[in-house]
Amino acid sequence: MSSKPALAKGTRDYLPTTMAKRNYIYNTIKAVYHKYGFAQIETPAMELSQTLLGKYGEEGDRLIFRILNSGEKVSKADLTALEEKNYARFSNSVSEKALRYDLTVPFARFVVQHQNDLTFPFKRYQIQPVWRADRPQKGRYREFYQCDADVVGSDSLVYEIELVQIFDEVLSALGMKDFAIKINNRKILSGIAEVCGEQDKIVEITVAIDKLDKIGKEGVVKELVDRGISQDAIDKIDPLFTLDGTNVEKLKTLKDYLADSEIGLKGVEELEFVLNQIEELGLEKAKLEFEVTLARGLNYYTGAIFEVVTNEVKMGSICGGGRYDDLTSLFGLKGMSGVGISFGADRIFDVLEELDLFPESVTASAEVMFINFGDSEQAHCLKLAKQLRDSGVSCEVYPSSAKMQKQMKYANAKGISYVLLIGSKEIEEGIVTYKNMVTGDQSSASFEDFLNTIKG
RNA sequence: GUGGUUGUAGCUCAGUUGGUUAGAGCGCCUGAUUGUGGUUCAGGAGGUCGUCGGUUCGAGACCGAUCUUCCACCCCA
Repeated sequence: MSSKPALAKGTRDYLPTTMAKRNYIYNTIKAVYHKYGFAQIETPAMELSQTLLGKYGEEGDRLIFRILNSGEKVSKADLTALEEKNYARFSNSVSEKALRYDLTVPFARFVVQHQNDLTFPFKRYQIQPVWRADRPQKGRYREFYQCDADVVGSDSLVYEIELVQIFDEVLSALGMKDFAIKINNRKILSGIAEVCGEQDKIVEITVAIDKLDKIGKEGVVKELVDRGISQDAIDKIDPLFTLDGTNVEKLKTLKDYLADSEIGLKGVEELEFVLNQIEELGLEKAKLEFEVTLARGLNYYTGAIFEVVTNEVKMGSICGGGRYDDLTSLFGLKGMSGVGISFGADRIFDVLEELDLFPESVTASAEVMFINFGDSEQAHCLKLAKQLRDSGVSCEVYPSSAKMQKQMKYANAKGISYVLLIGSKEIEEGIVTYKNMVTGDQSSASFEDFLNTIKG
Protein backbone atom coordinates (compact mmCIF):
# COMPACT_ATOMS: atom_id res chain seq x y z
CA MET A 1 0.00 0.00 0.00
CA SER A 2 2.12 2.88 -1.17
CA SER A 3 0.75 6.36 -1.41
CA LYS A 4 2.16 9.46 -2.96
CA PRO A 5 4.61 11.09 -0.57
CA ALA A 6 3.97 14.62 0.53
CA LEU A 7 5.33 17.28 2.84
CA ALA A 8 3.61 18.80 5.83
CA LYS A 9 2.06 22.15 5.05
CA GLY A 10 4.49 25.03 4.92
CA THR A 11 7.65 22.89 4.98
CA ARG A 12 10.21 22.34 2.25
CA ASP A 13 13.00 20.03 1.12
CA TYR A 14 16.27 21.66 0.22
CA LEU A 15 18.01 20.30 -2.90
CA PRO A 16 21.81 20.34 -3.19
CA THR A 17 21.99 23.58 -5.17
CA THR A 18 19.57 25.23 -2.75
CA MET A 19 21.59 23.97 0.20
CA ALA A 20 24.78 25.39 -1.32
CA LYS A 21 23.14 28.79 -1.58
CA ARG A 22 21.72 28.58 1.92
CA ASN A 23 25.12 27.69 3.32
CA TYR A 24 26.60 30.64 1.51
CA ILE A 25 24.19 32.90 3.40
CA TYR A 26 24.79 31.18 6.74
CA ASN A 27 28.56 31.25 6.29
CA THR A 28 28.53 34.94 5.45
CA ILE A 29 26.49 35.69 8.55
CA LYS A 30 28.62 33.42 10.74
CA ALA A 31 31.85 35.00 9.58
CA VAL A 32 30.62 38.45 10.54
CA TYR A 33 29.23 37.26 13.88
CA HIS A 34 32.62 35.74 14.66
CA LYS A 35 34.32 38.98 13.75
CA TYR A 36 32.31 40.72 16.44
CA GLY A 37 33.07 38.10 19.07
CA PHE A 38 29.83 36.13 19.12
CA ALA A 39 30.03 32.41 19.98
CA GLN A 40 27.67 29.79 18.61
CA ILE A 41 25.21 27.79 20.69
CA GLU A 42 22.30 25.50 19.91
CA THR A 43 19.17 24.66 21.88
CA PRO A 44 16.65 21.83 21.39
CA ALA A 45 13.93 21.99 18.77
CA MET A 46 11.37 21.36 21.50
CA GLU A 47 10.92 23.19 24.76
CA LEU A 48 8.54 22.64 27.63
CA SER A 49 5.29 24.37 26.80
CA GLN A 50 5.53 26.50 29.91
CA THR A 51 8.81 27.95 28.62
CA LEU A 52 7.16 29.28 25.48
CA LEU A 53 3.53 29.95 26.28
CA GLY A 54 2.62 33.47 27.22
CA LYS A 55 5.85 34.97 25.92
CA TYR A 56 4.62 36.16 22.56
CA GLY A 57 1.21 37.49 23.40
CA GLU A 58 -2.11 35.84 22.73
CA GLU A 59 -1.55 35.78 18.98
CA GLY A 60 1.80 34.12 19.47
CA ASP A 61 0.43 31.36 21.69
CA ARG A 62 -1.97 30.38 18.96
CA LEU A 63 0.91 29.97 16.52
CA ILE A 64 3.00 27.68 18.73
CA PHE A 65 3.12 24.07 17.54
CA ARG A 66 2.22 21.77 20.40
CA ILE A 67 3.67 18.28 20.66
CA LEU A 68 1.25 15.55 21.64
CA ASN A 69 2.25 13.47 24.65
CA SER A 70 3.47 10.02 23.66
CA GLY A 71 1.99 6.65 24.49
CA GLU A 72 -0.01 6.17 27.65
CA LYS A 73 0.41 9.77 28.65
CA VAL A 74 -2.49 10.72 26.41
CA SER A 75 -4.73 9.05 28.94
CA LYS A 76 -4.18 12.13 31.10
CA ALA A 77 -6.39 14.04 28.69
CA ASP A 78 -8.72 16.38 30.53
CA LEU A 79 -11.96 15.46 28.82
CA THR A 80 -13.98 17.67 31.09
CA ALA A 81 -12.05 20.64 29.81
CA LEU A 82 -12.76 19.50 26.26
CA GLU A 83 -16.49 19.26 26.97
CA GLU A 84 -16.39 22.71 28.51
CA LYS A 85 -14.62 23.93 25.38
CA ASN A 86 -11.69 25.06 27.48
CA TYR A 87 -9.26 24.22 24.70
CA ALA A 88 -6.22 25.75 26.36
CA ARG A 89 -6.60 23.53 29.41
CA PHE A 90 -7.36 20.50 27.26
CA SER A 91 -4.27 21.11 25.14
CA ASN A 92 -2.12 21.37 28.23
CA SER A 93 -3.45 18.07 29.49
CA VAL A 94 -2.35 16.19 26.35
CA SER A 95 0.77 18.19 25.54
CA GLU A 96 3.64 19.30 27.69
CA LYS A 97 6.16 20.14 24.95
CA ALA A 98 6.16 22.51 22.01
CA LEU A 99 8.36 23.39 19.04
CA ARG A 100 10.30 26.58 19.54
CA TYR A 101 8.68 29.67 18.06
CA ASP A 102 11.83 31.78 17.92
CA LEU A 103 15.39 31.62 19.21
CA THR A 104 15.24 34.49 21.68
CA VAL A 105 13.00 33.04 24.38
CA PRO A 106 14.81 29.68 24.43
CA PHE A 107 18.02 31.70 24.68
CA ALA A 108 16.70 33.54 27.73
CA ARG A 109 15.92 30.16 29.27
CA PHE A 110 19.43 29.01 28.34
CA VAL A 111 21.06 32.04 29.98
CA VAL A 112 19.17 31.55 33.21
CA GLN A 113 20.02 27.86 33.41
CA HIS A 114 23.69 28.26 32.55
CA GLN A 115 24.34 31.60 34.20
CA ASN A 116 27.19 30.16 36.28
CA ASP A 117 29.01 28.88 33.20
CA LEU A 118 28.74 32.06 31.17
CA THR A 119 30.86 35.17 31.13
CA PHE A 120 28.85 38.37 30.90
CA PRO A 121 28.22 40.30 28.79
CA PHE A 122 27.48 37.06 26.94
CA LYS A 123 27.52 37.28 23.14
CA ARG A 124 26.00 34.34 21.40
CA TYR A 125 24.76 33.52 17.93
CA GLN A 126 22.42 30.74 16.92
CA ILE A 127 21.30 29.50 13.51
CA GLN A 128 18.46 27.01 13.77
CA PRO A 129 14.97 26.39 12.47
CA VAL A 130 11.88 27.66 14.24
CA TRP A 131 8.26 26.65 13.72
CA ARG A 132 5.05 28.62 13.54
CA ALA A 133 1.55 27.26 12.96
CA ASP A 134 0.84 30.19 10.68
CA ARG A 135 -0.99 29.97 7.40
CA PRO A 136 1.75 29.81 4.76
CA GLN A 137 2.22 32.44 2.07
CA LYS A 138 5.06 33.39 -0.17
CA GLY A 139 8.18 34.02 1.91
CA ARG A 140 6.31 32.72 4.88
CA TYR A 141 6.68 29.15 6.02
CA ARG A 142 5.81 26.96 8.97
CA GLU A 143 9.42 25.90 9.31
CA PHE A 144 12.10 28.47 8.68
CA TYR A 145 15.55 29.42 9.88
CA GLN A 146 16.52 32.31 12.05
CA CYS A 147 20.08 33.54 12.41
CA ASP A 148 20.19 35.33 15.74
CA ALA A 149 22.90 37.23 17.53
CA ASP A 150 22.22 38.50 21.05
CA VAL A 151 24.15 40.05 23.91
CA VAL A 152 22.87 39.73 27.44
CA GLY A 153 24.20 41.19 30.63
CA SER A 154 24.86 44.74 29.54
CA ASP A 155 22.76 47.74 28.73
CA SER A 156 25.61 49.43 26.89
CA LEU A 157 24.62 51.12 23.66
CA VAL A 158 27.89 49.87 22.19
CA TYR A 159 25.96 46.76 21.27
CA GLU A 160 23.24 48.62 19.42
CA ILE A 161 26.03 50.16 17.38
CA GLU A 162 27.71 46.82 16.73
CA LEU A 163 24.45 45.22 15.67
CA VAL A 164 23.76 47.98 13.16
CA GLN A 165 27.25 47.46 11.78
CA ILE A 166 26.59 43.73 11.51
CA PHE A 167 23.37 44.28 9.54
CA ASP A 168 25.30 46.52 7.18
CA GLU A 169 28.31 44.25 6.85
CA VAL A 170 26.40 41.03 6.23
CA LEU A 171 23.93 42.40 3.71
CA SER A 172 26.63 44.34 1.88
CA ALA A 173 28.78 41.21 1.74
CA LEU A 174 25.85 39.35 0.23
CA GLY A 175 25.79 41.91 -2.56
CA MET A 176 22.72 43.90 -1.58
CA LYS A 177 23.04 47.53 -2.54
CA ASP A 178 19.94 49.38 -1.51
CA PHE A 179 18.54 48.61 1.91
CA ALA A 180 17.50 50.52 4.98
CA ILE A 181 18.04 49.70 8.62
CA LYS A 182 15.07 51.23 10.37
CA ILE A 183 15.55 52.07 13.98
CA ASN A 184 13.31 53.34 16.73
CA ASN A 185 13.13 53.08 20.49
CA ARG A 186 10.34 51.68 22.61
CA LYS A 187 11.00 54.39 25.16
CA ILE A 188 9.99 56.94 22.57
CA LEU A 189 6.80 55.01 21.95
CA SER A 190 6.17 54.91 25.70
CA GLY A 191 6.80 58.65 25.81
CA ILE A 192 4.26 59.21 23.07
CA ALA A 193 1.66 57.20 24.95
CA GLU A 194 2.48 59.19 28.06
CA VAL A 195 2.23 62.55 26.35
CA CYS A 196 -1.14 61.51 24.98
CA GLY A 197 -2.33 60.46 28.40
CA GLU A 198 -2.81 56.86 27.28
CA GLN A 199 0.09 55.13 29.04
CA ASP A 200 -1.80 51.90 29.50
CA LYS A 201 -2.70 51.73 25.81
CA ILE A 202 0.87 51.71 24.57
CA VAL A 203 0.51 48.32 22.87
CA GLU A 204 -2.65 49.40 21.05
CA ILE A 205 -1.04 52.62 19.92
CA THR A 206 2.15 51.03 18.66
CA VAL A 207 0.39 48.22 16.84
CA ALA A 208 -1.74 50.77 15.03
CA ILE A 209 0.91 53.30 14.06
CA ASP A 210 3.23 50.51 12.95
CA LYS A 211 0.89 50.09 10.00
CA LEU A 212 1.26 53.64 8.70
CA ASP A 213 3.28 52.45 5.70
CA LYS A 214 0.66 49.94 4.76
CA ILE A 215 -2.74 51.45 5.45
CA GLY A 216 -1.97 55.17 5.50
CA LYS A 217 -2.95 57.84 7.93
CA GLU A 218 -6.73 57.34 7.69
CA GLY A 219 -6.32 53.63 8.25
CA VAL A 220 -4.25 54.19 11.35
CA VAL A 221 -6.67 56.73 12.76
CA LYS A 222 -9.52 54.29 12.22
CA GLU A 223 -7.54 51.56 13.90
CA LEU A 224 -6.78 53.84 16.85
CA VAL A 225 -10.47 54.63 17.24
CA ASP A 226 -11.33 50.93 17.03
CA ARG A 227 -8.80 50.20 19.72
CA GLY A 228 -10.42 52.66 22.06
CA ILE A 229 -7.98 55.56 21.91
CA SER A 230 -9.55 58.91 22.78
CA GLN A 231 -9.92 61.60 20.13
CA ASP A 232 -7.74 63.91 22.21
CA ALA A 233 -4.94 61.40 22.13
CA ILE A 234 -5.32 60.85 18.40
CA ASP A 235 -5.06 64.59 17.80
CA LYS A 236 -1.87 64.50 19.83
CA ILE A 237 -0.45 61.63 17.82
CA ASP A 238 -1.43 63.17 14.50
CA PRO A 239 1.70 65.27 13.88
CA LEU A 240 3.82 62.13 14.07
CA PHE A 241 2.28 60.76 10.88
CA THR A 242 3.85 63.51 8.86
CA LEU A 243 7.16 63.59 10.69
CA ASP A 244 9.66 64.19 7.96
CA GLY A 245 13.22 65.19 7.23
CA THR A 246 16.61 63.87 8.24
CA ASN A 247 17.21 61.78 11.32
CA VAL A 248 18.55 64.86 13.10
CA GLU A 249 15.51 66.94 12.22
CA LYS A 250 13.10 64.22 13.31
CA LEU A 251 14.90 63.86 16.62
CA LYS A 252 14.76 67.60 17.20
CA THR A 253 11.02 67.64 16.61
CA LEU A 254 10.53 64.72 18.95
CA LYS A 255 12.55 66.32 21.69
CA ASP A 256 10.05 69.16 21.80
CA TYR A 257 7.14 66.82 21.44
CA LEU A 258 8.30 64.62 24.32
CA ALA A 259 9.50 67.48 26.54
CA ASP A 260 7.18 66.39 29.36
CA SER A 261 8.03 62.71 29.23
CA GLU A 262 11.12 61.59 31.04
CA ILE A 263 11.12 58.16 29.48
CA GLY A 264 10.47 59.59 26.03
CA LEU A 265 13.45 61.89 26.29
CA LYS A 266 15.59 59.00 27.47
CA GLY A 267 14.63 57.17 24.31
CA VAL A 268 15.52 60.13 22.16
CA GLU A 269 18.86 60.43 23.91
CA GLU A 270 19.71 56.77 23.35
CA LEU A 271 18.72 56.94 19.73
CA GLU A 272 20.67 60.11 19.20
CA PHE A 273 23.78 58.48 20.62
CA VAL A 274 23.52 55.47 18.34
CA LEU A 275 22.81 57.58 15.26
CA ASN A 276 25.71 59.90 15.99
CA GLN A 277 28.18 57.11 16.56
CA ILE A 278 27.14 55.33 13.39
CA GLU A 279 27.43 58.62 11.54
CA GLU A 280 31.06 58.82 12.68
CA LEU A 281 31.84 55.20 11.87
CA GLY A 282 30.11 55.15 8.51
CA LEU A 283 28.26 52.27 6.86
CA GLU A 284 29.00 50.36 3.67
CA LYS A 285 25.70 50.19 1.83
CA ALA A 286 22.98 50.56 4.44
CA LYS A 287 21.02 53.65 5.23
CA LEU A 288 20.14 54.04 8.89
CA GLU A 289 16.73 55.62 9.20
CA PHE A 290 14.95 56.70 12.33
CA GLU A 291 11.29 55.84 11.90
CA VAL A 292 9.03 56.83 14.75
CA THR A 293 6.21 54.58 13.57
CA LEU A 294 8.35 51.45 13.69
CA ALA A 295 6.97 49.35 16.54
CA ARG A 296 7.37 45.58 15.92
CA GLY A 297 4.97 43.06 17.29
CA LEU A 298 6.98 41.28 19.93
CA ASN A 299 6.05 42.87 23.18
CA TYR A 300 9.19 42.11 25.15
CA TYR A 301 11.18 44.90 23.52
CA THR A 302 11.96 47.83 25.80
CA GLY A 303 14.64 49.92 24.10
CA ALA A 304 16.02 50.08 20.59
CA ILE A 305 14.07 48.28 17.88
CA PHE A 306 15.37 47.41 14.44
CA GLU A 307 13.95 46.30 11.19
CA VAL A 308 15.70 45.95 7.85
CA VAL A 309 13.97 46.28 4.51
CA THR A 310 15.36 46.06 1.01
CA ASN A 311 14.32 48.60 -1.57
CA GLU A 312 15.31 46.37 -4.46
CA VAL A 313 12.58 43.75 -4.07
CA LYS A 314 9.02 43.87 -2.85
CA MET A 315 9.26 41.88 0.35
CA GLY A 316 8.47 42.21 4.04
CA SER A 317 11.25 42.90 6.51
CA ILE A 318 14.29 40.68 6.09
CA CYS A 319 15.80 41.27 9.53
CA GLY A 320 14.60 42.42 12.90
CA GLY A 321 15.74 42.91 16.44
CA GLY A 322 15.72 45.03 19.53
CA ARG A 323 16.55 45.46 23.18
CA TYR A 324 14.70 43.62 25.91
CA ASP A 325 15.45 44.56 29.50
CA ASP A 326 13.55 41.89 31.27
CA LEU A 327 13.36 38.73 29.25
CA THR A 328 15.39 36.55 31.62
CA SER A 329 13.35 37.72 34.58
CA LEU A 330 10.52 35.63 33.15
CA PHE A 331 12.72 32.71 34.18
CA GLY A 332 13.81 34.23 37.48
CA LEU A 333 16.97 36.14 36.60
CA LYS A 334 16.66 39.89 37.02
CA GLY A 335 18.86 42.71 35.82
CA MET A 336 19.98 41.05 32.59
CA SER A 337 19.37 43.51 29.82
CA GLY A 338 19.76 42.02 26.38
CA VAL A 339 19.80 43.18 22.80
CA GLY A 340 19.71 41.08 19.70
CA ILE A 341 19.03 40.80 16.00
CA SER A 342 17.82 38.15 13.64
CA PHE A 343 18.42 37.60 9.93
CA GLY A 344 15.49 36.03 8.12
CA ALA A 345 17.57 33.64 6.04
CA ASP A 346 14.67 32.37 3.94
CA ARG A 347 13.61 35.80 2.87
CA ILE A 348 17.19 36.86 2.21
CA PHE A 349 17.46 33.75 0.04
CA ASP A 350 14.47 34.86 -2.01
CA VAL A 351 15.90 38.37 -2.36
CA LEU A 352 19.31 37.13 -3.53
CA GLU A 353 17.64 34.73 -5.93
CA GLU A 354 15.48 37.43 -7.42
CA LEU A 355 18.39 39.84 -7.79
CA ASP A 356 20.62 37.05 -9.09
CA LEU A 357 23.25 37.79 -6.46
CA PHE A 358 24.51 34.27 -5.72
CA PRO A 359 28.08 33.87 -6.96
CA GLU A 360 28.45 31.14 -9.55
CA SER A 361 31.09 29.38 -7.47
CA VAL A 362 28.58 28.72 -4.70
CA THR A 363 26.96 25.77 -6.43
CA ALA A 364 30.14 24.23 -7.84
CA SER A 365 30.47 20.48 -7.25
CA ALA A 366 33.53 18.25 -7.60
CA GLU A 367 36.13 19.73 -9.95
CA VAL A 368 37.32 16.49 -11.49
CA MET A 369 35.74 13.18 -12.47
CA PHE A 370 37.58 10.02 -13.53
CA ILE A 371 35.99 8.03 -16.33
CA ASN A 372 35.81 4.38 -15.33
CA PHE A 373 37.13 1.97 -18.02
CA GLY A 374 37.22 -1.20 -15.97
CA ASP A 375 38.54 -2.83 -12.82
CA SER A 376 42.27 -2.33 -13.33
CA GLU A 377 41.84 1.23 -14.64
CA GLN A 378 39.54 1.96 -11.70
CA ALA A 379 42.22 0.86 -9.23
CA HIS A 380 44.71 3.18 -10.93
CA CYS A 381 42.23 6.08 -10.83
CA LEU A 382 41.49 5.57 -7.15
CA LYS A 383 45.19 6.11 -6.43
CA LEU A 384 45.29 9.29 -8.49
CA ALA A 385 42.02 10.45 -6.90
CA LYS A 386 43.63 10.11 -3.49
CA GLN A 387 46.52 12.28 -4.65
CA LEU A 388 44.14 14.91 -6.03
CA ARG A 389 42.17 15.03 -2.80
CA ASP A 390 45.37 15.23 -0.76
CA SER A 391 46.28 18.35 -2.72
CA GLY A 392 42.86 19.83 -2.06
CA VAL A 393 41.19 19.12 -5.39
CA SER A 394 37.70 17.67 -5.08
CA CYS A 395 37.12 14.74 -7.37
CA GLU A 396 35.20 11.54 -7.84
CA VAL A 397 35.63 8.25 -9.67
CA TYR A 398 32.66 7.07 -11.71
CA PRO A 399 31.49 3.93 -9.90
CA SER A 400 31.26 1.51 -12.82
CA SER A 401 32.56 1.06 -16.35
CA ALA A 402 29.28 2.16 -17.85
CA LYS A 403 29.09 3.45 -21.39
CA MET A 404 31.19 6.52 -21.94
CA GLN A 405 28.12 8.50 -22.97
CA LYS A 406 26.45 7.81 -19.68
CA GLN A 407 29.55 8.76 -17.70
CA MET A 408 30.03 11.99 -19.65
CA LYS A 409 26.39 12.89 -19.19
CA TYR A 410 26.70 12.41 -15.48
CA ALA A 411 29.76 14.68 -15.35
CA ASN A 412 27.97 17.26 -17.44
CA ALA A 413 24.86 17.22 -15.29
CA LYS A 414 26.91 17.67 -12.13
CA GLY A 415 28.85 20.58 -13.53
CA ILE A 416 32.23 18.85 -13.25
CA SER A 417 35.02 21.07 -14.61
CA TYR A 418 37.42 18.39 -15.86
CA VAL A 419 36.92 14.80 -16.88
CA LEU A 420 39.95 12.53 -16.75
CA LEU A 421 40.13 9.70 -19.26
CA ILE A 422 42.64 7.11 -18.17
CA GLY A 423 42.53 3.85 -20.09
CA SER A 424 45.15 1.19 -20.73
CA LYS A 425 46.97 3.43 -23.19
CA GLU A 426 47.33 6.28 -20.72
CA ILE A 427 48.41 3.94 -17.93
CA GLU A 428 51.03 2.38 -20.16
CA GLU A 429 52.45 5.75 -21.19
CA GLY A 430 52.17 7.20 -17.69
CA ILE A 431 49.98 10.11 -18.76
CA VAL A 432 46.43 11.33 -18.30
CA THR A 433 44.00 12.58 -20.91
CA TYR A 434 41.84 15.40 -19.62
CA LYS A 435 38.87 17.17 -21.07
CA ASN A 436 37.77 20.66 -20.12
CA MET A 437 34.00 20.34 -19.88
CA VAL A 438 33.34 24.02 -20.45
CA THR A 439 35.41 24.53 -23.60
CA GLY A 440 35.35 20.92 -24.78
CA ASP A 441 39.13 21.01 -25.29
CA GLN A 442 41.01 17.80 -24.67
CA SER A 443 44.68 17.10 -24.22
CA SER A 444 47.19 14.77 -22.59
CA ALA A 445 49.89 15.44 -20.05
CA SER A 446 51.65 13.92 -17.10
CA PHE A 447 49.55 13.74 -13.97
CA GLU A 448 51.75 16.36 -12.29
CA ASP A 449 51.29 18.79 -15.18
CA PHE A 450 47.55 18.26 -15.08
CA LEU A 451 47.55 18.95 -11.36
CA ASN A 452 49.42 22.21 -11.93
CA THR A 453 47.07 23.19 -14.73
CA ILE A 454 43.93 22.93 -12.64
CA LYS A 455 45.49 24.39 -9.52
CA GLY A 456 46.88 27.34 -11.47
C1' G B 1 -8.21 32.06 13.09
C1' U B 2 -11.43 34.91 8.60
C1' G B 3 -12.32 35.38 3.18
C1' G B 4 -10.76 33.84 -1.59
C1' U B 5 -7.65 30.76 -4.94
C1' U B 6 -5.05 26.41 -6.96
C1' G B 7 -4.21 21.00 -7.99
C1' U B 8 -3.85 16.88 -15.04
C1' A B 9 3.31 12.89 -16.79
C1' G B 10 9.56 14.22 -13.10
C1' C B 11 8.77 19.95 -14.49
C1' U B 12 5.73 23.97 -17.08
C1' C B 13 0.97 23.66 -18.86
C1' A B 14 -3.35 22.42 -22.86
C1' G B 15 -7.89 19.51 -22.51
C1' U B 16 -14.62 22.68 -26.17
C1' U B 17 -21.94 22.76 -23.22
C1' G B 18 -20.16 16.10 -19.23
C1' G B 19 -19.30 11.54 -24.41
C1' U B 20 -14.54 6.23 -27.43
C1' U B 21 -8.04 4.74 -25.80
C1' A B 22 -6.36 12.21 -21.57
C1' G B 23 -2.30 15.60 -24.97
C1' A B 24 2.14 19.17 -25.92
C1' G B 25 6.95 21.21 -24.73
C1' C B 26 10.99 20.32 -21.65
C1' G B 27 13.31 16.39 -18.90
C1' C B 28 14.25 10.95 -18.60
C1' C B 29 15.60 6.04 -21.07
C1' U B 30 17.40 3.40 -25.72
C1' G B 31 19.83 3.66 -30.41
C1' A B 32 22.54 6.39 -34.56
C1' U B 33 28.17 6.90 -31.76
C1' U B 34 31.82 -0.57 -28.42
C1' G B 35 36.93 6.13 -25.92
C1' U B 36 33.45 11.51 -25.54
C1' G B 37 28.79 15.33 -22.48
C1' G B 38 26.54 20.05 -23.70
C1' U B 39 24.08 20.40 -30.57
C1' U B 40 21.20 16.92 -34.19
C1' C B 41 18.07 12.63 -35.73
C1' A B 42 15.00 8.10 -34.73
C1' G B 43 12.42 5.29 -31.18
C1' G B 44 10.53 4.37 -26.06
C1' A B 45 8.87 4.57 -20.98
C1' G B 46 6.03 7.44 -17.84
C1' G B 47 -0.99 9.49 -15.53
C1' U B 48 -6.16 5.86 -9.97
C1' C B 49 -6.56 13.71 -13.72
C1' G B 50 -4.58 15.72 -5.18
C1' U B 51 -7.78 12.32 -2.05
C1' C B 52 -12.59 10.43 -0.45
C1' G B 53 -17.67 10.51 -1.35
C1' G B 54 -22.02 12.14 -4.40
C1' U B 55 -24.96 13.40 -9.13
C1' U B 56 -25.21 10.84 -14.04
C1' C B 57 -26.27 5.65 -18.79
C1' G B 58 -21.38 8.12 -18.69
C1' A B 59 -17.10 12.71 -14.65
C1' G B 60 -10.41 15.24 -15.75
C1' A B 61 -14.83 18.58 -16.32
C1' C B 62 -20.68 19.19 -12.13
C1' C B 63 -21.71 18.99 -6.37
C1' G B 64 -19.79 18.13 -1.14
C1' A B 65 -15.89 17.16 2.23
C1' U B 66 -10.76 16.96 2.99
C1' C B 67 -5.56 17.83 1.95
C1' U B 68 -2.26 21.05 -0.70
C1' U B 69 -0.69 25.80 -3.29
C1' C B 70 -0.91 30.82 -3.67
C1' C B 71 -3.32 35.63 -2.31
C1' A B 72 -5.70 39.31 1.04
C1' C B 73 -6.64 39.97 6.35
C1' C B 74 -4.68 38.85 11.51
C1' C B 75 0.14 38.53 12.69
C1' C B 76 5.08 38.06 11.33
C1' A B 77 11.02 36.30 9.43
